Amino acid sequence: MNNKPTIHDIAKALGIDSSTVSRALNDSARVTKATKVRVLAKAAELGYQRNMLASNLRKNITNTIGVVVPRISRHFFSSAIQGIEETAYLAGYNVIISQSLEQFEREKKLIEGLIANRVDGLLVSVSMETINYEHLEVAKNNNIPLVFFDRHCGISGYSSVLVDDFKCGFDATEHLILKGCKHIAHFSGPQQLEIYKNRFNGYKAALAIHNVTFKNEYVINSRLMEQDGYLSMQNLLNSGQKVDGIFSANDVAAIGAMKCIKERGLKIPEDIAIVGFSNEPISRVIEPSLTTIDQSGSEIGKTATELLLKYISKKEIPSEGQTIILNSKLIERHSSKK
Amino acid sequence: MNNKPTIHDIAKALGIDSSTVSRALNDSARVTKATKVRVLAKAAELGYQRNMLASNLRKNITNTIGVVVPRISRHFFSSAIQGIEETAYLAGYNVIISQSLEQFEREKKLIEGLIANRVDGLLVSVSMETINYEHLEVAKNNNIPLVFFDRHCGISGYSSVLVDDFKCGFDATEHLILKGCKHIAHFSGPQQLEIYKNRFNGYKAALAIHNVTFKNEYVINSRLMEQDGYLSMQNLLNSGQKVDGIFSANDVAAIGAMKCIKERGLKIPEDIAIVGFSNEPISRVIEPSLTTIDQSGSEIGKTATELLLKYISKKEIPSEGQTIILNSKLIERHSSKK
DNA sequence: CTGTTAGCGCATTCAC
DNA sequence: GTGAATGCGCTAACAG
Repeated sequence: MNNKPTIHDIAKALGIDSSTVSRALNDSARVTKATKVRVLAKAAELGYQRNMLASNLRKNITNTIGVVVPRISRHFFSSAIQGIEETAYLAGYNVIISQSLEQFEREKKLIEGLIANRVDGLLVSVSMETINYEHLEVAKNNNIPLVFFDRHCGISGYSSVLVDDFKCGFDATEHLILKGCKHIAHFSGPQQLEIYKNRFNGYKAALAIHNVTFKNEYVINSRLMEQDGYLSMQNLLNSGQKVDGIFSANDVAAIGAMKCIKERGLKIPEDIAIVGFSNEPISRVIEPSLTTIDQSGSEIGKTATELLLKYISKKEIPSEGQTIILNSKLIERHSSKK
Repeated sequence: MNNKPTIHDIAKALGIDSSTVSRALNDSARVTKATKVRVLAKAAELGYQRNMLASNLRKNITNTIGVVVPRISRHFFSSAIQGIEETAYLAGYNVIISQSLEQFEREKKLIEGLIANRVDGLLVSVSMETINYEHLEVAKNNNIPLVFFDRHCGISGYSSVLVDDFKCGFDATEHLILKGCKHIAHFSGPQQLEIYKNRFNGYKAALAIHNVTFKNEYVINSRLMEQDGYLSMQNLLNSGQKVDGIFSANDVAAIGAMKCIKERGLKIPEDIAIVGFSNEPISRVIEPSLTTIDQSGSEIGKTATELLLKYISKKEIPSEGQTIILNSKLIERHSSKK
């Protein structure tokens, strides 16, 4: 029961050599059809299953890609993983998932662990704490291809699959302006992450083009948790500043802000309009007062995986790194303002 | 660069045997402290990393657990995976994730694949199509412990971590009755899955206890996708039957139903009250008209993983199988009805 | 405490 | 087309 049959068992049973069995099982061209049939039949009879561990050790590959995300249960990431898993499955790859929980140290350990497990490639969305990149060098030194998705860091030599964050920020802000907002705050995240920097730049650009004054007090940096959004909104309202629009750099903070706004008896979007990034389950709810920037997680996951698999199969990592930027679109679900 | 150092390299460099190096690296008690230090130093110097593949082959373990869920991006499952990953990480295990997409054939292949990859244990939430269980026998024959979570199937000899579905169904239905509903429909799923059967039984029990007539026409079976909920609701309304309450066996179908109800200009919960299972992002939205049964995915994932790890470390699978039932609670967010 | 020997199961040389 | 030998990198058994 516990001693599974090996190629030797089936070789012995057939009176041939294990190497022939191995070749037959791998459908080698240099094995006669007749023996292939016999081998396959015997394998089925014995309930043989290839020991991937041994096979992988020999071939020095694992057919596995490692994924590191900040938090699996965040909708954006779970749908990205959905796309990753699906694409990997079709290509015959397994997917090992791990989450950094936004902690740099954990991210580092996870990546080292995945490399020690000899994953064939790495898909990474960095944590908010990540400001140095030596742990990524390990991948490079080990010749393991790595593709960033969504969150990357501004260093060269790596490939990334991203959405056009500048455009997102621009569109979101412009949307608010066209709706009549004149005092638009921006909830942003850690500025070492390109996505937040770019969304912020988009925000500024839209203000500039439409001749709306940029005010530093309207930009609030946080880790963009729900609680952060709530508190940011609260501080903003308590400060006595006029605010009639919010562009939140993520969805969760937008929810926190909504909660605060509603508690004050204010109306969305009549009193304060909001644009946040998409969180599909929320946008599915009828009558959300949230206009969203839609980024398809599974699309990003799929694209990133395809790129990674290309590197893996070519056995070469482009030293320059390439960047793929996917489109996003603004989805307005509530248009009563102005 | 590509030929990574092995224990032999560091053995050679130190003029000792590779087995001593191996022992030192594993912190064996039978190696002098001095040599341990030398080995560790040399290992660091050479940038040595243990080849887990080889180690695993030798030890015939993988430190990996395999997870099969219907769909990763469903919030319940992604939060379950969150709990699984976190618990596994703390115990030093990797997690391979795969999704059946509710397809039996795919589920079968996935489980076989995971077993071929020699996972140490399996965590499974079966697909809606799963009606025979031979693919699970494979795990048993290979002596690989398997724990069901959330969705199990009514066969004995397996362990499961579940919520009390009967109670959920009962509570949900009773809640509607107490709110004044007299014509309560139930959206249910495939009856070979225990969870749906039990929720249905809870529904019937609550009706019986409160002397509300059970009507077969009020029970609609589907795969509980959003579209199913929408169509079920539509058919119900078109049929001309009186309906003032819905107990949906999952969250997604409840959303579909809500959409349909609102399109007709009806109000929730004034005209038709709804109870569905919890989908955290939705329940977080302010003023949802949905009362939910809260099941903590990460709690279930954590508990299931702990149980599985216990089996793995004890190297024995209880032939009887044990079942852990977690509590759920009804969360009312809107109480204007009656 | 350390070295020797022997595989884990498979895939790949090289002969023939 | 097939068999014999070799080793992927590591660990375990047995000596000493």
